[in-house]
Amino acid sequence: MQLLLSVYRWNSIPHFEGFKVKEVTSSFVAHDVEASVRTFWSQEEIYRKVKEQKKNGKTFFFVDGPPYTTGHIHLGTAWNKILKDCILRYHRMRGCNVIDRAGYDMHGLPIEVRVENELGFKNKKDIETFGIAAFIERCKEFAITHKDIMSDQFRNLGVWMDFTDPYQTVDPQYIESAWYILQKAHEKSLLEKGFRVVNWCPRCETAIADSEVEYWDEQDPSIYVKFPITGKKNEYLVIWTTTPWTLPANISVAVDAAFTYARVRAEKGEKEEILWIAEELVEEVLKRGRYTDFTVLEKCQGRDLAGTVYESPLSSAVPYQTQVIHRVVTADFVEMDNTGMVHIAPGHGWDDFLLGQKEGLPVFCPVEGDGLFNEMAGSFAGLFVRDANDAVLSALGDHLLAKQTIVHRYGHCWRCKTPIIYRATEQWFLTVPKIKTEMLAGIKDTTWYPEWAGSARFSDFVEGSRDWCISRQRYWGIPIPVWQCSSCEERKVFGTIAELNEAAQANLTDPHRPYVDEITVPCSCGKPMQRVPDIFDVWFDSAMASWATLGFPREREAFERLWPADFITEGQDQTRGWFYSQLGASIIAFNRSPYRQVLMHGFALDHEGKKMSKSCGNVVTPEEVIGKYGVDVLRLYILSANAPWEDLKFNWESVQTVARSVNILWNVYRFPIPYMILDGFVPAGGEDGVWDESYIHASVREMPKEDRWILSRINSLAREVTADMQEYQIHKVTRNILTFVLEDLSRWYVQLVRPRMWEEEDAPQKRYAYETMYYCQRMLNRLLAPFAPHLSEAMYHNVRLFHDPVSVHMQPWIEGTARLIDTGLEEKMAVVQAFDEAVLNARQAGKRKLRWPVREVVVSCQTDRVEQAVTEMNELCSSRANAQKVTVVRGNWDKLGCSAVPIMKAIGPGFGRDGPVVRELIESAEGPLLRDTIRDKGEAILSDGERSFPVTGEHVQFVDQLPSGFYAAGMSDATVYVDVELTPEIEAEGYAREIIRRIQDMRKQLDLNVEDYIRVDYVIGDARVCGLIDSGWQEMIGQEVRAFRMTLHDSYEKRPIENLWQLDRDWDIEGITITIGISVAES
RNA sequence: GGGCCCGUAGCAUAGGUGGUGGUGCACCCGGCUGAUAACCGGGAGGUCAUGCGUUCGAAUCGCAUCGGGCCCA
Repeated sequence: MQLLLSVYRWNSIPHFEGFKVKEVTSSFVAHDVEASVRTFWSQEEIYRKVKEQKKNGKTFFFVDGPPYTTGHIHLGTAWNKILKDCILRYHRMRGCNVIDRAGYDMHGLPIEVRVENELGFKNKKDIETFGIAAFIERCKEFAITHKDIMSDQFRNLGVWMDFTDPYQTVDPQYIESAWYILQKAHEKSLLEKGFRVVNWCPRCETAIADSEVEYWDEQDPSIYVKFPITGKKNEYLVIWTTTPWTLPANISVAVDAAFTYARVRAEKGEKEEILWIAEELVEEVLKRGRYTDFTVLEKCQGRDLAGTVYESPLSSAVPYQTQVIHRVVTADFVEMDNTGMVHIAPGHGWDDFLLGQKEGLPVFCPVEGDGLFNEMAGSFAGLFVRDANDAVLSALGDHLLAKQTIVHRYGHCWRCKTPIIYRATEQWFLTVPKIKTEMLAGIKDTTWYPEWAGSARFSDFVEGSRDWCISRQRYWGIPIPVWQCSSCEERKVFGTIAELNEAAQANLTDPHRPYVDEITVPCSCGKPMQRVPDIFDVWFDSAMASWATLGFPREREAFERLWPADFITEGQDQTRGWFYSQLGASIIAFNRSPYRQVLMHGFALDHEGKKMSKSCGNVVTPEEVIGKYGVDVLRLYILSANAPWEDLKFNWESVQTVARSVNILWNVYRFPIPYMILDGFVPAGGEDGVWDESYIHASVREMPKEDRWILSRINSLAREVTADMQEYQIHKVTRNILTFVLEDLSRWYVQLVRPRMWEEEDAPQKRYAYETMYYCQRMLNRLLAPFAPHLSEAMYHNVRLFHDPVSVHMQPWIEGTARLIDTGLEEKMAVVQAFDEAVLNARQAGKRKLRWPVREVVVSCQTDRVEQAVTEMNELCSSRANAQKVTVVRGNWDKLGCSAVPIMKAIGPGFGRDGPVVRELIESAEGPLLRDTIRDKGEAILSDGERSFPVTGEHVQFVDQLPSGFYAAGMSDATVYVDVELTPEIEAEGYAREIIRRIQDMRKQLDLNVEDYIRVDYVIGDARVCGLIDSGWQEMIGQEVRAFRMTLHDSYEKRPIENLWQLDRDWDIEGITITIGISVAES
C-alpha cells in the first residue's frame, strides 16, 4: 500500500502529455479561486468567445429590466441579476445564441433631486437660474458615471451580460422609440390632453405618478365643520376633513343616496343649533363637539338632501366662494363614518374631480405649482397650503364644530419626501382603459411563472387600470414630442428626430431639453408650433425596452427577426411597473404582448421577513456576503434558499450552510487528484487531448457496482435538473445538485472508492475508479456552471485536457444519458445505504467501533427488495459493516428469542385471585413456544400442574430477546443484528488497526513525506494484548505504516535506553497504555 | 379597505389529486481520522399561525381571524 501523507508539489510529479492536473489548496479559498477565474475570463476573453461559439445557435431573446442608475446595488438587485445570469448561462450551454444586452434606466426625478442636492438647490427657480442645459448635462453625467459603477458591481457577481454596450434610456435612438409609441398612441386616439387632478409634489413642482407616492403616517388636523344652509337660520350640514386648506376650494357636499340623515337640535349650554348628520353618527359627532344634549327633529334619506344649497363658511375670506352655488350631491364613495357627509373640492381630489365632472361642478384650484395659494384664495394668498391650516381654522370661527388631531397614512413624494397635494392641472394621458381587453388577452398569451402572477395578480391589476398621466413638468427626461400651434388648435406628434428635423428644417441631434424646446414647426395656419413643455413620466421610459434594445424603429431587421422577447424576469413590484408599462406600450404599438415568458421573482427581506431599510439597520449588502464567503456561495445561497417567486428571508446561518456544502464539494474535487497525479492518470481516449464519454459507455458493464451506481445517479440528477430548469424551479435544481454532492458523492461514493484509489498496482479496479470519478467531475462541473460559474470553471480548468474547450462555459449542458441510468441499481444501493446506517447504529448500541471487525451481521428482512439488495451486494455490505460475513434471512431470524411479559391490567380482571399464579406461569413459559401457540390457536393453556389457565394475546406481550453479544437496529423493511462478541482474532486485528492509526497520526505530526520509511519501537504493557499483536500482526502493521523495523516490548523497562525517538508518546487504547516511538529510517 | 402570495421544531426548508409530519443547520451524545481547522452516526426537539367547518379521517379542502410581503385604494 502506498502512503500519501504529505501534500504533493505538482511540479515534482511526472505527468503525461495532454493532461496536467495540479494539486489544489486543501480548503476552498473563495477569493483566490474567484479572482483567478475572473482574471482568466478577462485575459482570455472567455465571455466573448462563448458568445462567438453560440452565434449560430437558436436565438434566445432576453430583455434586461433596466435598473435605475442610483449607483449602488442591493441584495435584491443582486438577486435579480444572478437569477438572470444563471438562466442565460443555462440557455447558452444548451446552444442558444442569447441576446443579453444589459439596460439602464437613466432619466427622471431621482437623479434631478440628487443633482439639485449636490448643487444646493431648493426649487425649480434655482434650476432655471442655473440654466436648463447646464443642469441636464449634470444629470447626464451623474447617470453615466453611476451606470458604469453598477456595471462593475454586476460583473463582480460573475454576471455575463453585455455591459459594454447597454441600452440606455438617454440615447437619442432610445428616445425615438418612446416618440414612436406616442405617435402610435396619438394615431389610435389613445393620447389625451386633459385637465385632471393629479398627485403633485409642491417642492419638485410636478405631477408625480401614483407609483411614485410613498405612504407613511403623518399627524394632521381632524376637523368637523358646519356649512350653513342657504335660507335657513342657524341650520348646518356637518362635514369632516383632515385637510383644512382644501376648504377654500369647497364646491359641494356629497351624501350617500341610501343613508339616513338626521336633522337634530343640538344643545350646548344656552346655545342651540340645527345640524344635519348621518343618523348613526349623530351621538359620536356631538360628543366631539361637546354638545350637552340633542333631539332628533326629522330624518330623511341622502337622496332627499341632494340639491340642498348652502354657503361656504369662508366666503368672507375667499371672495370667489360668494359666486359659487354650493349644493349637496349624491356619490357612491361616501361611507358611514365621521359625519356621513363628504366635503367636495373638485380641484383637490381625484374622486372629487370625477364627481364634479359628473355633476357639472366647477373645478376650483387656487393653488400654484409651488404649493402657494394664489390671488383667487383671497386672504390666504401667498400662504403655503399646509401652513395655511391654522389660518383656515381661525377664519372658520364658530363654524368649526370640533378640532382634533389624527395620525393617518399620507402620501409623500418618493424622492424628496415632501407631503404631496392633489391639484387640478393640465396633463397628458394615455387612455389605458380603452385597451384593457387587448392587454388582458396579452396576459393570457404569455406564460407566467408562477402561473398566478399573470392569471390572478397581473390580470387584477390591469382590470383596475386607469388613465395614465404621462406628463411631468420637469427637465431630465424624454421630452414629449407634441408640438402645438400658438394660435389654432393644430398639433403634431413626431415619431422620429428625422421627421421633426424635416418638418422644422432643423438639425437637432440631442432631443433632450432645452435643445428640443428651441425647435419650432410651421403650422398650416402660418403660425409657429411650439413643443409642449412637459417631459415623460420616467416609468414610461422603460416601457419600450423590448424594441428599443433592438434599435427599433431606426433598425428594423433585428426587430422583425427577434421580437417579442422570449423571456424576462423581474421582482413582484414590477407587476404595476415594467410588466405593466411594457404591455401597455406594446399593445398600443403592435397590439400584442412584448414577452413570451415572464418569471416574477420575490423581494429580499431580512431574517424576520421585514423589508431591509437603512432606518431599521437591517440591511445586508451583497458585498458583505461576498466578503465573507465569496460570490458563488452568495449565488448558490440566493438561488437555493427558496423558490424564485417567494420572498427571500436572508439568513446568515443558511449562507454558512451553503458555504460548508461548497467546501465539501471542493474536497470531493480535490480528493482523487493526488492519486491521479501519482499514477500519471490520463482519462481513456484522452491521448489526443480531447475527452469524451465513449470509454465510460464502452466499459460501464464491466465496472464495479458502485461505479455504475454513481454514473447512474449523476445522469438521473441531470435529468431531474433539466426538467426543473424548464419550469424555473431553480431552488429545486440547486438543492438537488448540492444534495447529490453531499449524499451521493462525498458521503458514499468517495468512501467506497477510497481503498481502490490507493492501490499501488495498476489494477483495472483502480482505473475504473479514476475514470468514474473523472467522468463525475466533468459532468458535475457542467451542471454547476450556470449557478456557480467561478467554482465550476476553476475545477474544470484543472481537470480538462489540453484540447478540450478552455472554459466549462463552452461545454454543452447535459440532460442525462438514458443508457447510463439504472434505477434498479439505484434502489438497491439505497437499501445498502440504509443497511450501512443501521449497522452503525447497532454497533453504537453495542459500543463496538467500526475499526473493530465483527463476526457476523444478520439481516432479517420482510421484502424481496431488501433480500435481493443485500444478497446481490453482499460483498459491499460486509466491507461497509467491517463484518466477516453478512447473512440474509427472510422473515424472523431463528436465533432470535423472545420473552413473555404478562399484562396485569388484563390478567387481574380475567383471572381474579389466580392472577399471580398466571403471571408466574407466563414469566416462566418458553417465550417462542407460547408466542407460536397463541398465534396459531388463539390461546395457550398454561398449567401449574393442578389447574389450567387459557391465556390469550390480551394477557401477554412478547419482547425480542437477542442472543448474547448481538445488538439490533431497524431499517426500512428489515432489522439488522450485529454480533459484537470479541474473538482473539478480532481483538488482535482491532488493536493492530488502533496502533496503525496512531502511528499514521505521528507520521503526520512529523510531517513526513510519503516515501519516507520509519523505525518503530513500541511498548504494550498488557501481556495478553502484547501477545495478540506479537502473534503475527507486526508485519501487517509495518507494511501499513511503511516501517523498516518494528520493535515490540512487553514492558517499558525493556526498551533500550540509549535510543532517542523523533517522536515518542503514550496512547490510551481501550484502557490500555501503549507507548510508541518513531523515527525516520536513514534508508 | 381591496387583490395576490406567504406563515410547518430555535433557524431554514420538503410535504400534486386529504390517510399516523420529512430534511438540513444549531444543540446534546458517540464514532472516524490515508478529503482532516474536515467528515460520519445517533438522540432530543413540532398545538403543522389561530378558530370554525367539510370528512370515517385535514399540514393538505372551505370560511373567518391574526402576523409578514408586494401592489392597489
